[in-house]
Amino acid sequence: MSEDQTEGTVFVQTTLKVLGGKWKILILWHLKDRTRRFSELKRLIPEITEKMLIQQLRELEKDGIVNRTSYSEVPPKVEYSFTNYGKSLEPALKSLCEWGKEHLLNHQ
Amino acid sequence: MSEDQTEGTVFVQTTLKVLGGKWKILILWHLKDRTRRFSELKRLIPEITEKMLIQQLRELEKDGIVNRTSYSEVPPKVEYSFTNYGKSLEPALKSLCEWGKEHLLNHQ
DNA sequence: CAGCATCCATGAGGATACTG
DNA sequence: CAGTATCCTCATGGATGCTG
Repeated sequence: MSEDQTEGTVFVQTTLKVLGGKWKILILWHLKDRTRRFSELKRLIPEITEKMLIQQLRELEKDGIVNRTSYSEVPPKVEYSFTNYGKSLEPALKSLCEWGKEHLLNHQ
Repeated sequence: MSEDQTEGTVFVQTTLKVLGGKWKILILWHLKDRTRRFSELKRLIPEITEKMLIQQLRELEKDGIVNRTSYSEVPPKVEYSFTNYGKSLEPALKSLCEWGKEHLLNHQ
Protein backbone atom coordinates (compact mmCIF):
# COMPACT_ATOMS: atom_id res chain seq x y z
CA MET A 1 0.00 0.00 0.00
CA SER A 2 1.34 3.41 -0.90
CA GLU A 3 2.06 6.03 1.72
CA ASP A 4 -0.51 8.29 0.15
CA GLN A 5 -3.18 5.68 0.55
CA THR A 6 -2.27 5.05 4.19
CA GLU A 7 -2.32 8.73 5.06
CA GLY A 8 -5.41 9.35 3.01
CA THR A 9 -7.33 6.88 5.12
CA VAL A 10 -6.73 9.01 8.19
CA PHE A 11 -7.90 12.10 6.33
CA VAL A 12 -11.08 10.47 5.10
CA GLN A 13 -11.83 9.19 8.59
CA THR A 14 -11.30 12.68 9.95
CA THR A 15 -13.79 14.10 7.50
CA LEU A 16 -16.29 11.37 8.29
CA LYS A 17 -16.10 12.19 12.00
CA VAL A 18 -17.27 15.73 11.27
CA LEU A 19 -19.72 14.99 8.44
CA GLY A 20 -20.76 11.56 9.68
CA GLY A 21 -24.21 12.34 11.03
CA LYS A 22 -27.09 11.21 8.89
CA TRP A 23 -28.27 14.73 8.11
CA LYS A 24 -25.16 16.85 8.36
CA ILE A 25 -24.22 16.99 4.71
CA LEU A 26 -27.75 17.94 3.78
CA ILE A 27 -27.90 20.63 6.47
CA LEU A 28 -24.60 22.05 5.32
CA TRP A 29 -25.83 22.03 1.76
CA HIS A 30 -28.63 24.36 2.77
CA LEU A 31 -26.27 26.63 4.67
CA LYS A 32 -23.76 26.71 1.86
CA ASP A 33 -24.92 29.91 0.22
CA ARG A 34 -26.66 31.79 2.98
CA THR A 35 -27.63 32.14 6.60
CA ARG A 36 -30.72 30.18 7.55
CA ARG A 37 -33.12 30.28 10.48
CA PHE A 38 -33.97 27.14 12.41
CA SER A 39 -37.52 27.07 11.02
CA GLU A 40 -36.19 27.57 7.53
CA LEU A 41 -33.98 24.50 7.80
CA LYS A 42 -36.91 22.53 9.15
CA ARG A 43 -38.95 23.54 6.13
CA LEU A 44 -36.12 22.78 3.72
CA ILE A 45 -35.62 19.30 5.17
CA PRO A 46 -39.15 18.17 5.98
CA GLU A 47 -38.15 14.58 6.80
CA ILE A 48 -35.87 15.56 9.67
CA THR A 49 -37.23 15.78 13.19
CA GLU A 50 -36.57 18.82 15.34
CA LYS A 51 -34.59 16.67 17.68
CA MET A 52 -32.18 15.53 15.02
CA LEU A 53 -31.96 18.96 13.46
CA ILE A 54 -30.96 20.64 16.70
CA GLN A 55 -28.67 17.78 17.62
CA GLN A 56 -26.77 17.81 14.36
CA LEU A 57 -26.57 21.60 14.39
CA ARG A 58 -25.11 21.51 17.89
CA GLU A 59 -22.46 19.05 16.80
CA LEU A 60 -21.59 21.10 13.75
CA GLU A 61 -21.36 24.12 16.02
CA LYS A 62 -19.08 22.28 18.41
CA ASP A 63 -16.86 21.22 15.52
CA GLY A 64 -16.55 24.83 14.44
CA ILE A 65 -18.33 24.33 11.13
CA VAL A 66 -21.37 26.54 11.75
CA ASN A 67 -22.15 29.66 13.74
CA ARG A 68 -25.27 29.94 15.84
CA THR A 69 -26.55 33.49 16.30
CA SER A 70 -29.42 34.07 18.69
CA TYR A 71 -31.35 37.34 18.61
CA SER A 72 -33.09 38.49 21.79
CA GLU A 73 -36.45 39.09 20.22
CA VAL A 74 -39.99 37.98 20.61
CA PRO A 75 -40.65 35.73 18.83
CA PRO A 76 -37.19 34.19 19.11
CA LYS A 77 -34.89 34.18 16.12
CA VAL A 78 -31.87 31.99 15.68
CA GLU A 79 -29.71 31.95 12.62
CA TYR A 80 -27.17 29.41 11.49
CA SER A 81 -24.37 30.05 9.04
CA PHE A 82 -21.03 28.67 7.96
CA THR A 83 -17.98 29.73 9.86
CA ASN A 84 -15.05 30.72 7.70
CA TYR A 85 -13.68 27.34 8.53
CA GLY A 86 -16.93 25.66 7.49
CA LYS A 87 -16.67 27.34 4.13
CA SER A 88 -13.66 25.17 3.40
CA LEU A 89 -16.10 22.29 3.04
CA GLU A 90 -17.72 23.81 -0.02
CA PRO A 91 -15.56 22.02 -2.61
CA ALA A 92 -16.38 18.67 -1.02
CA LEU A 93 -20.09 19.48 -0.92
CA LYS A 94 -20.01 20.49 -4.53
CA SER A 95 -18.27 17.26 -5.51
CA LEU A 96 -20.99 15.24 -3.81
CA CYS A 97 -23.63 17.29 -5.57
CA GLU A 98 -21.95 16.86 -8.92
CA TRP A 99 -21.89 13.12 -8.60
CA GLY A 100 -25.57 13.02 -7.69
CA LYS A 101 -26.29 15.08 -10.76
CA GLU A 102 -24.45 12.69 -13.05
CA HIS A 103 -26.10 9.76 -11.35
CA LEU A 104 -29.60 11.14 -11.86
CA LEU A 105 -28.98 12.10 -15.47
CA ASN A 106 -27.30 8.91 -16.60
CA HIS A 107 -28.52 6.08 -14.43
CA GLN A 108 -32.24 6.23 -13.86
CA MET B 1 -34.08 30.21 -3.18
CA SER B 2 -32.25 29.89 -6.45
CA GLU B 3 -33.05 27.16 -8.94
CA ASP B 4 -29.54 25.86 -8.62
CA GLN B 5 -29.92 25.44 -4.90
CA THR B 6 -33.25 23.65 -5.26
CA GLU B 7 -31.94 21.23 -7.85
CA GLY B 8 -28.70 20.76 -6.01
CA THR B 9 -30.58 19.47 -3.01
CA VAL B 10 -31.94 16.59 -5.05
CA PHE B 11 -28.46 15.78 -6.29
CA VAL B 12 -26.95 15.77 -2.82
CA GLN B 13 -29.74 13.56 -1.54
CA THR B 14 -29.13 11.18 -4.41
CA THR B 15 -25.48 10.90 -3.51
CA LEU B 16 -26.30 10.39 0.15
CA LYS B 17 -28.60 7.49 -0.70
CA VAL B 18 -25.71 5.67 -2.32
CA LEU B 19 -22.94 6.71 0.08
CA GLY B 20 -25.14 6.90 3.17
CA GLY B 21 -24.04 3.78 4.98
CA LYS B 22 -21.77 4.27 7.94
CA TRP B 23 -18.82 2.52 6.33
CA LYS B 24 -19.34 2.97 2.63
CA ILE B 25 -17.12 5.95 2.04
CA LEU B 26 -14.29 4.30 3.91
CA ILE B 27 -14.75 1.05 1.99
CA LEU B 28 -14.74 2.91 -1.29
CA TRP B 29 -11.64 4.77 -0.24
CA HIS B 30 -9.81 1.48 0.04
CA LEU B 31 -11.10 0.30 -3.33
CA LYS B 32 -10.24 3.55 -5.03
CA ASP B 33 -6.86 2.56 -6.40
CA ARG B 34 -7.05 -1.17 -6.61
CA THR B 35 -8.97 -4.40 -6.37
CA ARG B 36 -9.19 -5.78 -2.84
CA ARG B 37 -10.08 -9.14 -1.38
CA PHE B 38 -12.66 -9.48 1.33
CA SER B 39 -10.06 -10.35 3.93
CA GLU B 40 -7.96 -7.42 2.84
CA LEU B 41 -10.79 -4.98 3.44
CA LYS B 42 -11.38 -6.55 6.84
CA ARG B 43 -7.76 -5.97 7.71
CA LEU B 44 -7.79 -2.41 6.38
CA ILE B 45 -10.86 -1.52 8.42
CA PRO B 46 -10.33 -3.43 11.66
CA GLU B 47 -13.26 -1.76 13.45
CA ILE B 48 -15.87 -3.09 11.05
CA THR B 49 -17.55 -6.42 11.67
CA GLU B 50 -17.83 -9.01 8.93
CA LYS B 51 -21.54 -8.59 9.05
CA MET B 52 -21.44 -4.90 8.30
CA LEU B 53 -18.67 -5.26 5.74
CA ILE B 54 -20.56 -7.79 3.67
CA GLN B 55 -23.79 -5.86 4.08
CA GLN B 56 -22.36 -2.59 2.85
CA LEU B 57 -20.50 -4.30 0.02
CA ARG B 58 -23.73 -5.91 -1.13
CA GLU B 59 -25.48 -2.57 -1.18
CA LEU B 60 -22.66 -0.95 -3.11
CA GLU B 61 -22.81 -3.87 -5.54
CA LYS B 62 -26.55 -3.45 -5.95
CA ASP B 63 -26.09 0.26 -6.62
CA GLY B 64 -23.61 -0.55 -9.35
CA ILE B 65 -20.66 1.06 -7.59
CA VAL B 66 -18.51 -2.02 -7.05
CA ASN B 67 -17.94 -5.31 -8.81
CA ARG B 68 -17.80 -8.58 -6.95
CA THR B 69 -15.68 -11.24 -8.61
CA SER B 70 -15.71 -14.71 -7.18
CA TYR B 71 -13.03 -17.22 -8.18
CA SER B 72 -13.83 -20.90 -8.05
CA GLU B 73 -10.80 -21.90 -6.07
CA VAL B 74 -9.95 -23.60 -2.84
CA PRO B 75 -9.57 -21.67 -0.66
CA PRO B 76 -12.19 -19.26 -2.01
CA LYS B 77 -11.18 -15.91 -3.34
CA VAL B 78 -13.46 -12.94 -3.80
CA GLU B 79 -12.34 -9.61 -5.10
CA TYR B 80 -14.07 -6.28 -5.01
CA SER B 81 -13.33 -3.38 -7.31
CA PHE B 82 -14.87 -0.21 -8.64
CA THR B 83 -17.11 -0.45 -11.62
CA ASN B 84 -16.43 2.12 -14.30
CA TYR B 85 -19.42 3.89 -12.91
CA GLY B 86 -18.04 3.73 -9.38
CA LYS B 87 -14.88 5.37 -10.60
CA SER B 88 -16.90 8.51 -11.17
CA LEU B 89 -16.99 8.87 -7.38
CA GLU B 90 -13.25 9.41 -7.18
CA PRO B 91 -13.34 13.21 -7.34
CA ALA B 92 -15.82 13.32 -4.49
CA LEU B 93 -13.76 10.91 -2.41
CA LYS B 94 -10.67 12.99 -3.04
CA SER B 95 -12.48 16.14 -1.96
CA LEU B 96 -13.45 14.52 1.32
CA CYS B 97 -9.88 13.39 1.82
CA GLU B 98 -8.51 16.82 1.04
CA TRP B 99 -10.72 18.47 3.61
CA GLY B 100 -9.71 15.97 6.28
CA LYS B 101 -6.08 16.73 5.48
CA GLU B 102 -6.58 20.46 5.93
CA HIS B 103 -8.55 19.85 9.09
CA LEU B 104 -5.83 17.73 10.64
CA LEU B 105 -3.05 20.11 9.69
CA ASN B 106 -4.72 23.32 10.78
CA HIS B 107 -7.18 22.55 13.52
CA GLN B 108 -5.76 20.14 16.03
C1' DC C 1 -11.08 -17.85 2.72
C1' DA C 2 -15.36 -15.88 2.45
C1' DG C 3 -19.02 -15.96 3.97
C1' DC C 4 -24.03 -17.17 6.61
C1' DA C 5 -27.01 -17.82 10.93
C1' DT C 6 -28.33 -16.54 15.33
C1' DC C 7 -28.80 -14.04 19.40
C1' DC C 8 -28.25 -10.19 22.16
C1' DA C 9 -26.61 -5.31 23.42
C1' DT C 10 -26.51 -0.59 22.39
C1' DG C 11 -27.09 3.77 20.68
C1' DA C 12 -28.50 6.59 16.88
C1' DG C 13 -32.46 8.09 15.18
C1' DG C 14 -37.75 8.94 15.22
C1' DA C 15 -42.69 10.42 17.01
C1' DT C 16 -45.16 13.13 19.86
C1' DA C 17 -46.26 16.36 23.31
C1' DC C 18 -44.93 20.22 25.85
C1' DT C 19 -42.46 25.06 26.97
C1' DG C 20 -39.84 29.76 27.40
C1' DC D 1 -40.09 30.44 16.95
C1' DA D 2 -36.90 27.60 18.77
C1' DG D 3 -36.33 24.60 21.19
C1' DT D 4 -37.09 20.28 25.59
C1' DA D 5 -38.67 16.04 27.39
C1' DT D 6 -40.14 11.50 26.93
C1' DC D 7 -40.70 7.34 25.07
C1' DC D 8 -39.98 4.10 21.34
C1' DT D 9 -38.00 1.70 17.00
C1' DC D 10 -34.53 0.04 14.37
C1' DA D 11 -29.96 0.05 12.34
C1' DT D 12 -25.68 -1.11 13.77
C1' DG D 13 -22.32 -3.57 16.86
C1' DG D 14 -20.43 -7.83 18.74
C1' DA D 15 -19.84 -12.80 19.90
C1' DT D 16 -19.96 -17.23 18.51
C1' DG D 17 -20.53 -21.18 15.76
C1' DC D 18 -21.13 -23.26 11.22
C1' DT D 19 -20.34 -24.14 5.91
C1' DG D 20 -18.93 -24.56 0.85
